[in-house]
Amino acid sequence: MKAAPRKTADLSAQIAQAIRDAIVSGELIVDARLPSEAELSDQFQVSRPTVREALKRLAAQSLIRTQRGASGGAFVNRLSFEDAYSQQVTTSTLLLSMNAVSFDTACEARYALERACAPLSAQRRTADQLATMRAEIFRQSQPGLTDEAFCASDVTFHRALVDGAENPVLSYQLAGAVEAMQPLMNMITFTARSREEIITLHTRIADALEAQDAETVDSALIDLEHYTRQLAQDVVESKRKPA
Amino acid sequence: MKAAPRKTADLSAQIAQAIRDAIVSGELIVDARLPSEAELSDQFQVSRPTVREALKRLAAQSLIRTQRGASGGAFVNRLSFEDAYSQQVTTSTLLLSMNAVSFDTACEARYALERACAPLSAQRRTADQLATMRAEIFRQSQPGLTDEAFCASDVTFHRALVDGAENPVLSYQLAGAVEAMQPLMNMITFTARSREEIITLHTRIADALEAQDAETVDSALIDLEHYTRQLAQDVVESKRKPA
DNA sequence: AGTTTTTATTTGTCTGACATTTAAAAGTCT
DNA sequence: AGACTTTTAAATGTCAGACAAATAAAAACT
Repeated sequence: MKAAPRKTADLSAQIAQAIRDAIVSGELIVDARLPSEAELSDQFQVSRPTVREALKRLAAQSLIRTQRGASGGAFVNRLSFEDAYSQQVTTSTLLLSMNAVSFDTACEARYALERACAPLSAQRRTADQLATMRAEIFRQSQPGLTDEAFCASDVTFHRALVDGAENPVLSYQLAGAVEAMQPLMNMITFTARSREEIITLHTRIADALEAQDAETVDSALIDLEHYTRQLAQDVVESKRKPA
Repeated sequence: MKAAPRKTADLSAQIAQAIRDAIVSGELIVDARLPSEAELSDQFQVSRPTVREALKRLAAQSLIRTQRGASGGAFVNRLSFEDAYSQQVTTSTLLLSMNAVSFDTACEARYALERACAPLSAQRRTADQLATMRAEIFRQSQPGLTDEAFCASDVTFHRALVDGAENPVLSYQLAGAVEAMQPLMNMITFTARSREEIITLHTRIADALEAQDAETVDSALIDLEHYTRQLAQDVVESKRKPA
């Protein structure tokens, strides 16, 4: 019978895992309809609230969707890149904020990954993506822009760079790395001078991408990484020695 | 407090979002205790089962943990890298299997990201990580190894390479890209000849990492990517023209 | 003081019910 | 027959109340 269950987890967690396994293994395919809550209660020998808790767990991961009414029920959801993006961003953001990840570590990861996209972006970037980048550079040059808006624009710029690789898997993986940095970047106060420097580098990147010059993009990204880390360093030091 | 009902979503989803926002915004910090289910029912003016469904949604994302008994309750969870890994892997795997992502696209993303780690790994890899890689290479050379076991060993090898960068953020981001490839790799039948080729390249990578020779690691990874894509290509063609 | 017992609190689960949504079946009129 | 309306059945969403089980703190008892 029950051969020593390692950890007596909640029933709802067990059931959720069983269904999750069925989905991952392909036993339940996309758009397949799960048995009704009443049927699942029977199958798993638990009450309907317990089944519902299990289903909500899966819904939270976008693995299923539910529909009311006759011929309604729970259906295996096609996990979209969009859904995965937002989960990835939420998870990455919390991961950084909760684990005291240093600015340098996060920054290193982000730029390493971004540089991985650069050669592909140089090859494939569309006119649309270039236009987005130019628009963001322009926005960044507007005086009176708050630091937060500047950071948000920075994220949009870099996402356009990443999307330029025209590889949805890369875009998905990078979404977390790029967006999760934003809260960390928001700690920095950008002077007019430092904004100017960043805009110069952004322009260099956009120009190089337009010219399909992968090497210049790479070197500009390296410079940008160093400059960003320097800025963060200055913030730390100015806090230690408040002028 | 009272979140305006944006769109007619489930109450449990609304409540989950409200709490999630409180966590992400820092209003609820790590290890903070949420109000009891009864209190939440009062605050949100819903029944306890509905509150519970909301909490299970959050538990599914590892945002909270629950404890029974007096002075128990739901606590904000410190999202660990480990938790995030496994979620990342599950999501990435499903994303690839459900969206008809081509082998080439996934492969390109994976090797682009892995190459981003290579220079850092060459600098920082520990003796332990090198040993892991050597051990996996040895395992891969064992005759009688199933294709699945070969792939699993391949994943372990590459994860050691990624971990060599000694950057937890990178390891986390890469976990999805590397592991999610495994089901796709499993479609390939590895001949003795192709295994030999892969092992040669793995050895080249391990040697170069030991010698801290980033450039050779990079070129070996490029070769490995090309070879892997060639193998996949052959599988496709042999299916079109069954011998 | 140290140990045991009690108690209160909180989550986990169950039963049963009603509300709401929705598609299909049944009915009605032209 | 065909188009429209009404009814019905099935399913999820929500609620109320209850009991079980775990657990820590308080109380009682050596």
